[in-house]
Amino acid sequence: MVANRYTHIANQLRVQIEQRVLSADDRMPSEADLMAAYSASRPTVRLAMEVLENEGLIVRRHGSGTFVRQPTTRIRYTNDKLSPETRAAIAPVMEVSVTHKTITADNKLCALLGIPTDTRLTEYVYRSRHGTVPYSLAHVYVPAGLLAPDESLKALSPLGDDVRAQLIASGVRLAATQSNITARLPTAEEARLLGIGIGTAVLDIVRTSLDPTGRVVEATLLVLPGFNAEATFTTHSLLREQELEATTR
Amino acid sequence: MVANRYTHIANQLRVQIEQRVLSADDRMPSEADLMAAYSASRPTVRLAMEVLENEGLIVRRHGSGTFVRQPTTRIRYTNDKLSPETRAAIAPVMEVSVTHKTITADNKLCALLGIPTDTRLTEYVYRSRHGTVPYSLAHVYVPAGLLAPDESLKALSPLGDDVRAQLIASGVRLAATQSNITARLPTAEEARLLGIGIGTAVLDIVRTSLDPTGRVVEATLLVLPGFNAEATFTTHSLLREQELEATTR
DNA sequence: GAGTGGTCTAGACCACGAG
DNA sequence: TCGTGGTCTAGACCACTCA
Repeated sequence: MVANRYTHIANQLRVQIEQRVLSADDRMPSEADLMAAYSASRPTVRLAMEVLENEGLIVRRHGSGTFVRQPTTRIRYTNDKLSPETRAAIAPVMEVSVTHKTITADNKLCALLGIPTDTRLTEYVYRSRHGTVPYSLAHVYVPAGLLAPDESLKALSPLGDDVRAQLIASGVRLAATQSNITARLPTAEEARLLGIGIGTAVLDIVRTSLDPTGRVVEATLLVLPGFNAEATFTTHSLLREQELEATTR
Repeated sequence: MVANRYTHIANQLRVQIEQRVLSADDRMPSEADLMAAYSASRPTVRLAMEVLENEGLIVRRHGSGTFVRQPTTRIRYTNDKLSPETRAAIAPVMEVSVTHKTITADNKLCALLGIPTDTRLTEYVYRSRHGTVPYSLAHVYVPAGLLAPDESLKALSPLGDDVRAQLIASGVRLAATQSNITARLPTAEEARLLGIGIGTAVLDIVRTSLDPTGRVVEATLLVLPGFNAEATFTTHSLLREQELEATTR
């Protein structure tokens, strides 16, 4: 019926999770249990678990076991920032930690920001959790001197949007924002920080903000679990825009 | 030095590919060869190959061997369509095939298009190749009757953009376009059609076009290999826009 | 038919986490 | 200390491709 043995096992376990036979934070049967239950070898059982891990249904913790993943609000990134709906939904349970330090730009950052090598930058690292579940990872870079770094540590936007807000408050004018989006697998470090497997697809968003002279005043690198994030952009045909508004009121 | 054995093997092979010790379309050593060369077991060697496959560096063909993947132009999706630069770059070598048929909308499509169940739709399937390498996969849906289906078969935009162009030519007015972007792993079918592994991240883009009354007149489902695609969106602060243009001239 | 990759089995040792 | 998942080995059978 099904091509692969491990797909068959994954399908059966998925049904149990979706039908709440196994509930959030429940412990899954151990790999040894599953080997016995399905008369399968360990690599086969582990392949099945990888499938579910990559769908965001389970979390595997070395040494303690495998657990049903707590569902969290899907992150929606809209028009270059966290959508207000997502922000409102996660506000009560979200925990955000921010650290910052001054670094020297490497080649990758220089190309991204359009700056000379060895330029000093302030790097902010945002990590957020929805309850106990890691949620998002953001690195924000601002040329040193544009912003007094201490002010932002009380900030709470999980995607680093408040750095932009502070820039504006500091008198920096933003003219354009560009978001570049790709899909890839996480690095080992990212997988660890986000609590996902190394085979789980992530949404990679690089956002740069330009001032009126075309200079990059802020760059943000976002990494979000693919099963829990989406980016949405809406473009209006300007000539038709008022017409649309008129008819939808 | 390196955490995993298979990561070590993958790193060494990657260097050989990047330094052109192994060139495009060259055959990689067989798994048996690699087992001997690295004194590793087959699962370990295969894990290393999966890493490279998921990075888009190699293609594995059951029965014939593993080959260095021919590099292709990176697909850039900008402001709800294929970027003109990408289109120009791929035009000389691109092959696009289109098929169409009339279908009955399932639940997923009904929700996407905001239409009643059992509505008739015209489905266009676009497949493109860059030379012999599969490049993109697009499904375009238009409510039956909006467009005479035969006209579009000569069309050649790999992402189905020409269906929209034909809608406009037919007198349908487009007011707004929304693109929804996620990262995920491909289905087995998608992996086969795109010539990628089942563990390769793909960029999933769902685009809907609305007419001035808010009705969905077209929906496109795009699936692109993550290692070869990116989506870019630029937003301008309208008040600053003329200022930006003035300073960049 | 020979060689390739796709899948599965059986068993081992290790690293980690919790009692 | 014990059970867990992480990694690796050795070997088998199968399906596919191509000469």
